[in-house]
Amino acid sequence: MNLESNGGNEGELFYSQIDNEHVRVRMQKLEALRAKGVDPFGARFDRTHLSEEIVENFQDLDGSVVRIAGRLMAIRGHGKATFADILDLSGRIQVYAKVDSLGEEDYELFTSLDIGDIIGVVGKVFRTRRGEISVEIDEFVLLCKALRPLPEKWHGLVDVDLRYRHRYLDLIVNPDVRRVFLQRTAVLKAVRKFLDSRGYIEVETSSLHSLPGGASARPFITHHNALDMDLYMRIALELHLKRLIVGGLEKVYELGRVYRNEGISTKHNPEFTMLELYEAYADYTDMMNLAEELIYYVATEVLETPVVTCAGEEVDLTPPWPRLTMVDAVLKHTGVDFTKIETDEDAKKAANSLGVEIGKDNSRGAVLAEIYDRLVEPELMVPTFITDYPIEVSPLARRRKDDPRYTYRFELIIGGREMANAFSELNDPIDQRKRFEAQVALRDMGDEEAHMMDEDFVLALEHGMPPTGGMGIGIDRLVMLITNQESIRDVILFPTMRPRA
RNA sequence: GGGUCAUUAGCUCAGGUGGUAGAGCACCGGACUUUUAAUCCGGGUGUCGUGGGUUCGAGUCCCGCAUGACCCA
Repeated sequence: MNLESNGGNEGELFYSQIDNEHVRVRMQKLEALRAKGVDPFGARFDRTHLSEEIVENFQDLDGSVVRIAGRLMAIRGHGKATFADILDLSGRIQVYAKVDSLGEEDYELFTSLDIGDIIGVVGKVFRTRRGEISVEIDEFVLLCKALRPLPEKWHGLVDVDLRYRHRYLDLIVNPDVRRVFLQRTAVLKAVRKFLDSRGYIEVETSSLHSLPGGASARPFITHHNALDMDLYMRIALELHLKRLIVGGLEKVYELGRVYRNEGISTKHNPEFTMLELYEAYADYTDMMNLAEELIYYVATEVLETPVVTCAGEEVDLTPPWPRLTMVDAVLKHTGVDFTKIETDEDAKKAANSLGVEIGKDNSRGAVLAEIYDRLVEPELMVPTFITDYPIEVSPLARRRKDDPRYTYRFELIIGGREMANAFSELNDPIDQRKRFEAQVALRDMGDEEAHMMDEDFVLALEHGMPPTGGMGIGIDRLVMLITNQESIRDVILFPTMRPRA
């Protein structure tokens, strides 16, 4: 803790480990500062303003003294006067150091500072000859000496590998990255505000599950030592939230991290954030209306416009959005009419004629969903609700009364990406048990993503769950849409990476 | 899992056909009291991702490995 008491020894240790000239030079500067009695790692500093506040309120602040702090991003020396840029949370502001106002000793100290150092400044607000709002330094204090240089000032940090591994550097030098993550926070805030104002209760359920469920995905397995049992990281929030509906909480939501042991791509990270919400006495049409209003609200709240840019195209999120059944969507995009296909065999023939490969489940419904996934979904740019999913791929959704091959379910597609998944929840425990059994049969055939039997969940349903509408929204994909990012890694602060050799 | 490409200074990038490793920014020394990608003068700071191989000689050619990007499954 006390840096100065054993600084000498540590210094020697560092020197032997450091072969980089930049670090060596800065270590020497650090020792020189200590020798002069300057603490290179200063203590707290009272700020009066953020840089942005000074720029915005220049009329009122002109000539007055302010206290600001931040990281040195650029230094422009001119002999006996020096300009520097300081970056704080709100942005950059220029500071101006003059030997006349600082004195020889402090001015020399200031010019010896490096880009990347963090300082506190006390000074007067003024505007330069060139019109730049600046702070003329009366006093300054070194709050943290940086031992390594920042990436280049003009190009910033470009290498995506370095950007993700050293996100702090990315945030310092790439203003757009900072914008994206501040907007991500704004999205979460807007979602909560919207749902809270409508009487939804935010809850937190467990993320260590003895049985993974609520989605088709392979789980991560972990181990509890005291209980000597394996546990699964949750792959969805669904089954626990529905237990809360059984428990009478009626309108619940959770914004939570889920974990899926799958491949990594620009659309998939092993851990990601889901919004799931459930409302008793509602159904999937209520969820469609809610999705429209929620996403429209979030976009206008964060961007102040309902128009987002997606894959280079402008997309207007103003409701209402088109709704069409999966069968109609497949007919429209491929010409194949599933109302005329009755058997698994005919479905397979249709898939073959379209060049779509079929997975382990080759039932009529699963094939329909496969054709839709491959050929239709990527084409849906404007917000579109695809409804009436086949029962084979919807083990937790309520069966349609008018056609038991389909369910009261929809997915919302925006920009070719699945944004939400919702249905009228199955609350018949007898049917639910059968659905699980069908999933277990698929599992036995080698489908590792198929559901396991969840007796405890069926038991909950047996106590009675009101008819319920439920919806899941992928928050990362929503943030990608709002912030116009093509890769999920650009909306996750620390995406999963292999350790570097 | 398969294919293609990438990995060179702290960062951003050059390095035809194999012949002593380069630039800009950053950094170091000097000049400069309203600059802003400040400017001017001087200085190259490197395990060319890694391990083998071919060769008199490899950043460059061949093979393996690592990490990443893109496309496909």
